[in-house]
Amino acid sequence: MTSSAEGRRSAGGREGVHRAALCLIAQHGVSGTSLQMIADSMGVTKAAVYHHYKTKDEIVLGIVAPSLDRLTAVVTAAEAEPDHAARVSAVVTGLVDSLLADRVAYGVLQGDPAVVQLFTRHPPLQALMRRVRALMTGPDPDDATRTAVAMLAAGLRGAATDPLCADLDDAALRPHLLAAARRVLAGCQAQLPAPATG
Amino acid sequence: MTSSAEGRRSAGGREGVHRAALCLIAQHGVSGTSLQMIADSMGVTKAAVYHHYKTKDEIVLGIVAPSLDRLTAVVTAAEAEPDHAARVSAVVTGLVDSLLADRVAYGVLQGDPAVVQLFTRHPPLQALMRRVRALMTGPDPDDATRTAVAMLAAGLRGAATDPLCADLDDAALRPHLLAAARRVLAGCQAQLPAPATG
DNA sequence: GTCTATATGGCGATAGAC
DNA sequence: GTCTATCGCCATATAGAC
Repeated sequence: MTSSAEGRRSAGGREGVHRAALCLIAQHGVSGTSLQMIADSMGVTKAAVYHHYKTKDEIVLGIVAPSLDRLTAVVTAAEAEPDHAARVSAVVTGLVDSLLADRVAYGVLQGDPAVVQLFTRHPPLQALMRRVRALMTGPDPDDATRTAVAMLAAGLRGAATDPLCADLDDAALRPHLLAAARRVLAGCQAQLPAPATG
Repeated sequence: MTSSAEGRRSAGGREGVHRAALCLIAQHGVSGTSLQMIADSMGVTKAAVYHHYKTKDEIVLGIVAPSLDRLTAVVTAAEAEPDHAARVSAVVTGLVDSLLADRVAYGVLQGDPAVVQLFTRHPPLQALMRRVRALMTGPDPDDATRTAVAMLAAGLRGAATDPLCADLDDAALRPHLLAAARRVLAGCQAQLPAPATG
């Protein structure tokens, strides 16, 4: 669109920075990945990277932005459901699908202390996370429910990125994640109704 | 024991570095915590910190060492159990107890990319993690089992450190963690027998 | 859009006095 | 056991030429 026929070149533009950064961050973490490393892996200089993103934080935010947009849509839709059970079902299935859509990015970035710090500095992102939790726990959750929800949140992204499941593709992993989620929530205030596979 | 009557002073010795570092790492991650920050929080200089630990890696290893020792004992004991069900039960309850014993350290350090990198450079630690996994999955696990085990591993430490459960003390959290673990593993090859609360 | 060059500062780590 | 001082390196970020 912009220049000529740049179908999907690996090197150029924000997209290139995107991918190079994500790949490196997956191996070294955010703090362990320097702009020099990103530039080197793209075959350009640091200054070239800075032409696309002004700061390192912007690069990280750029990577997670699509995932967060999708998650926002999921949360908004779930909040529109009429009762608690339906809201739980909607947010869990939506979360699983978001997770599978950005399997690498989610798992890599979510556990990173640098990302947590970055999110802390961005109130809208914190608010989004609180909405996810609120949807799952419902109002006034008991201890068992809070434990289950905390376990589910960490467990879903953990499972989606664990080497133990790396050889399972999205379609194969999805039903197992949903089944496990249903089991975790079983018997507490946030239990999932029926098969909930849709 | 060693010197004289050093009950439990906050500042001095490796113990002081220990605590100061853990507190800071909990907030900023390993890579985000400099020796300068540790020294400042102790009211000394970097050089004083270096007197106790020669490298930053040693500080991190020093922090996790007690947890790893306990985990090693748990794994060794679990491996001595006669059948798969007993081994799963032993490793899960042992893992939960280890987790609760070092709630802060575990959660903070386990998800940190810098720690993952550090562990990668220490084969014995990698081997220990593999033993934990092997105990849970058993030989030749199916997809559902692998998903459940991956979810359990991430979920347990996530739940133990999640702000959602922060106000639950160890005794209150333990039964909920065990119950959630039993539910996650229900119906797959690694299921926990009975209540398994001991 | 990429380059060279540089400013500025913090990092881990060391040397040696007290 | 703590200090001052410093080394060498790499970080993020910027300026300006091509």
